[in-house]
Amino acid sequence: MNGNFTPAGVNWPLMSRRRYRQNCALALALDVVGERWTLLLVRELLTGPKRFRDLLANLPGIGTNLLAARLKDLEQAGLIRRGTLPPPAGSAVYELTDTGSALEPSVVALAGWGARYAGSPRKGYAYRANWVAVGMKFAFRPEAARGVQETYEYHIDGEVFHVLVEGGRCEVRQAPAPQPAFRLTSDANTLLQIANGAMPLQKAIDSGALLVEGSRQAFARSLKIFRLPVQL
Amino acid sequence: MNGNFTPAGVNWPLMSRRRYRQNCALALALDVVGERWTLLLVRELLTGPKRFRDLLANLPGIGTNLLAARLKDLEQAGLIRRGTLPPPAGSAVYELTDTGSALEPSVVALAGWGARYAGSPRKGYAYRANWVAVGMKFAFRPEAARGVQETYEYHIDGEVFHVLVEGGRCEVRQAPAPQPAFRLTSDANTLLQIANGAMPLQKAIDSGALLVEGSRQAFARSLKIFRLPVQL
DNA sequence: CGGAATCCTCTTCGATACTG
DNA sequence: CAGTATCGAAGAGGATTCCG
Repeated sequence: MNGNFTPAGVNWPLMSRRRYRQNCALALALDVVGERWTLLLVRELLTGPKRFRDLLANLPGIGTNLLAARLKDLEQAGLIRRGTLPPPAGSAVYELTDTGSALEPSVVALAGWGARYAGSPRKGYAYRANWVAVGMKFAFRPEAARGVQETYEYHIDGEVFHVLVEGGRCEVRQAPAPQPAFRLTSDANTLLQIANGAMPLQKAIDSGALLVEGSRQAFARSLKIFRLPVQL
Repeated sequence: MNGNFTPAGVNWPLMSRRRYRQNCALALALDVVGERWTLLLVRELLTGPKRFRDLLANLPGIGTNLLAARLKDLEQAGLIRRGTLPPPAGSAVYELTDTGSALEPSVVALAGWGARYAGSPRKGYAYRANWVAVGMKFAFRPEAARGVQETYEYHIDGEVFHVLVEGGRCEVRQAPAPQPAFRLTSDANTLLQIANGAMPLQKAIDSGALLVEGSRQAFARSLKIFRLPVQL
């Protein structure tokens, strides 16, 4: 049934997107980021610029056409921009603009609410180390981070990200850190069990399921800065 | 014909509902509330229990079948429950459970982000006084509400809601207040213009577009408690 | 009044194939 | 590698009808 001639609405260019048509801040927000995959796409970009194929790999099931469409829409809406990674990489990437980054509190709040469903990892559900980042943002306690300025590096299932704590804020990037105060190595399952309180941290360390290299003091600090298990 | 939501891990046969299938708190949250209309439905219930027809009236365009389906899904997911209003009303209503109410921070955060698009009211877009409620939650400043315990009543375009400030928190209900400190009467357009700074408050009062009855002191307090215009 | 059910059309999604 | 093109399937939207 393609190639259909629009009966009456031909004059509306690109206005075929569904909108709520409500003068309400929430509805207007959802008009922009309420479609399927959009907020997950923002989640990916919250940990730094990403290439098309990286996004595709971290959004299993999206399909190339839909990803391309979302990227185009978000670019037009001013939430993301196309950029180029500094040499020697030089890859074409997508990154959040200020407007897009401003979605972080919303994403973190939603993830905080959804944490109640993340208690036990579901079979057949995908997992990426990157996705812990949003959880760490939620677990972050600014008052415990006063005066702390250091970087922690995490290796989960072979993927790497780091957290920069500085000035009472924290940033998460999907990349190795220059000089991390410690390096934590573990796997998704162990981490989830610790996060929801199903396994004591010490037990994971004793069994070798979780390894910490570097400053033990910094690691102890990090446990105060990121509250575990996550409170709902 | 709607698939039921199963909180415990369940294999994927017969799943008619789309899910992201990601072990990520954000994705799991969106599996529950990410579908079209769902968060707007939660928004409606955040100001108190509502009947089917009230919801239908405040969600123009949803259609009875879709509203019924969403209500059923949310009830099974444990976000809402069917209730009965106390006598003499006795109507069958829907209300949020604790799990559903826990979405408030997420809804408020998203509305706060969407406020940047609400600057100028759009022609042809619907408006309900009720929708100001979410905005007021965002504009609420707890530190300015310390020690204040009073109720404000707002009449917008003939609709009524009130705000209860107490213990450093605020609640918004779509109902008249017992003994409001003041009663504000205005229309949607005037309010939007004031909220985004397009019109000074005093000018609206002078022109009669905005009427305040009752305690002027309480009104002055309320302006400190709810920051206007909304900062992004 | 508060839905549930049906029918039909349109849009969006998801998967795969294809191209610069 | 970064997307387009295509097409079947699922979801959304609107109207209407029926029921208790």
